[in-house]
Amino acid sequence: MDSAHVLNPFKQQQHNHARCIKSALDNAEHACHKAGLRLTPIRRQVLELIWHSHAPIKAYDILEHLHKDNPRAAPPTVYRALEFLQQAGLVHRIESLNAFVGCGDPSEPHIGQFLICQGCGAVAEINDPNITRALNREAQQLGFASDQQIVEIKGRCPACK
Amino acid sequence: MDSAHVLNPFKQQQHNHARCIKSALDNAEHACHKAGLRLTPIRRQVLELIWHSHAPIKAYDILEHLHKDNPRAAPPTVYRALEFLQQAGLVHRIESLNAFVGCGDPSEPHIGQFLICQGCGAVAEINDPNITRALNREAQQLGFASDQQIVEIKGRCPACK
DNA sequence: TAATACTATGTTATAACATTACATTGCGGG
DNA sequence: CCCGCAATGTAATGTTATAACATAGTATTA
Repeated sequence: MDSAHVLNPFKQQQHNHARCIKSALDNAEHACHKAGLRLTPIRRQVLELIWHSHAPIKAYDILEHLHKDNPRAAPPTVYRALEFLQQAGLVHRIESLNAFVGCGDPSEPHIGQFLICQGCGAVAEINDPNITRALNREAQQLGFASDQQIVEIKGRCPACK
Repeated sequence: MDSAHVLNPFKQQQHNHARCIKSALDNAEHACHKAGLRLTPIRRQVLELIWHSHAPIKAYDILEHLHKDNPRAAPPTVYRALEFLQQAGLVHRIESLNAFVGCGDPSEPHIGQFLICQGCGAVAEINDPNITRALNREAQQLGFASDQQIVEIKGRCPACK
């Protein structure tokens, strides 16, 4: 039995977040280069803003921050960058929050399950093949061909309990 | 090992839908009466509109239909009714669609998993305690206290495959 | 029954989230 | 250099959801 892969666990409050950001951006550069995708300045900036915290950020909050450097930014600027980043596997959309969070493992497209803390807002991403399989099996038993899974669990992270 | 409870399976295209609606409304009357909740005319109408099909319906579509009988209806009219119906367990919100679907089993609050057909739009609701437990266990292993689970699977139903 | 407290609905306005459509810019290959 | 395409700019609008306050209806009880 496979064990769950924790892509992006809850962090200690005082972890070195600058390192998180740097690492995420480095990974992104690498992944895009490998896939022949262009991580343009806007896209990079949006990704950096998303990684500014481990809590999901909303599109219009990104826009507001983006404005500081780029007064011309408008909603499509942000939504286009987000679409690119999602397709590149660098960012996930949290459906139940209309918000976006950085992906801990862009190395290959994957199905993520998310734990959303209602205290601090942080999100942890896990990837448990058992869950994925159980859901696929369940669907299949009903004759349903599954394309995409959305799994979002709300509650309290260790620090907020 | 418990088996999945299929609350609201995919229907044959030509099933007797009038019966679905009637049964849902009867159940709702009963559940509300038992719980001391008031299923007012507006709430009943909204529930009826939601049951008009097995595909989720959007709030503003409900509003449009509601207008025929009730020209005074406005967005809060609909959102209030939806909030009531959700709390009563009569309706579920599908997060990934911003839309609402009737609940097959309002008898007690429950955690539902949804199969969403991208062909015809229909949604089936299942309740597999194994999945629920697996998710809770996974969360717990990370020290996460889970409150609410959102599970939505997109794909193709038997008829649309 | 009249006072009152509470729940439900009406009403206006606006906030929050997302997309369309078309113009312009910038970059890489022939 | 110039063509074609990808990316961004720009304006407008579409869609989803809530805030805030007014009014009406219902149940309780003095």
